[in-house]
Amino acid sequence: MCAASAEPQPRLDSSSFFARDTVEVARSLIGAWVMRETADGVSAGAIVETEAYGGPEDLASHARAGLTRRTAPMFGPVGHAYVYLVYGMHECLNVVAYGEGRAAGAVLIRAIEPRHGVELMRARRDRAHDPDARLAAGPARLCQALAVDRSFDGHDLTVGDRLWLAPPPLGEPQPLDELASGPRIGVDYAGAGWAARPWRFWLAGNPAVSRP
DNA sequence: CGAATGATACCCT
DNA sequence: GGGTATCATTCGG
Repeated sequence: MCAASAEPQPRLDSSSFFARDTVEVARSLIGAWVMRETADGVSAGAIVETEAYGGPEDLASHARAGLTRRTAPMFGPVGHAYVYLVYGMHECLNVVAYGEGRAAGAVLIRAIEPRHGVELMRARRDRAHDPDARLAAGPARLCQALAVDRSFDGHDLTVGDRLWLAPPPLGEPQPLDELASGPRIGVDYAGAGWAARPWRFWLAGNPAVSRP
């Protein structure tokens, strides 16, 4: 066994990082890494786009349905994954955080900039001619590129097992200069009050963001 | 621009 | 139990 692989992997943890308001967590996750390890190796990237979902009273959030079989992970421990199917064919990855009153908040991870295992990600996407920056530019593309599916629904993202979230590497601090915010995507059905909230965060000008 | 594609929640019998 | 409207999207024409 090589010594390096026995070293503890850096991780974001549920007692401090995720136990905060979902909007703060969404903002703080920009620059953090999504790490994925399979038998084929490690693939990973830096988060460049997120969206905050507030809890049961947020009409844009699935949590508005209350505690159901589907939404159960959102009502569980912070730092765990909520993975769901949308439009009958695409998976989306969220991490649970505190919503209003510490209830059922979540952060949708919408895009990463591929940094490690890029060819693995390209092969999973089956898009030989896409630029690297577009391989995980969108919530469903991200899941496909990292081989994340609903089997990770409820998965603890703080443990470092197969799929986890890591702080930005040393020497690569959060690029907060370029942090932009605006309305969330595709949530008009929630009504103007909720749809207008600037709960989407992204790195301005970064080519890996889902929509420029 | 529009089709693809299926789980989910909700409102009925 | 069954019918159905509604999607936190992507890709190709």
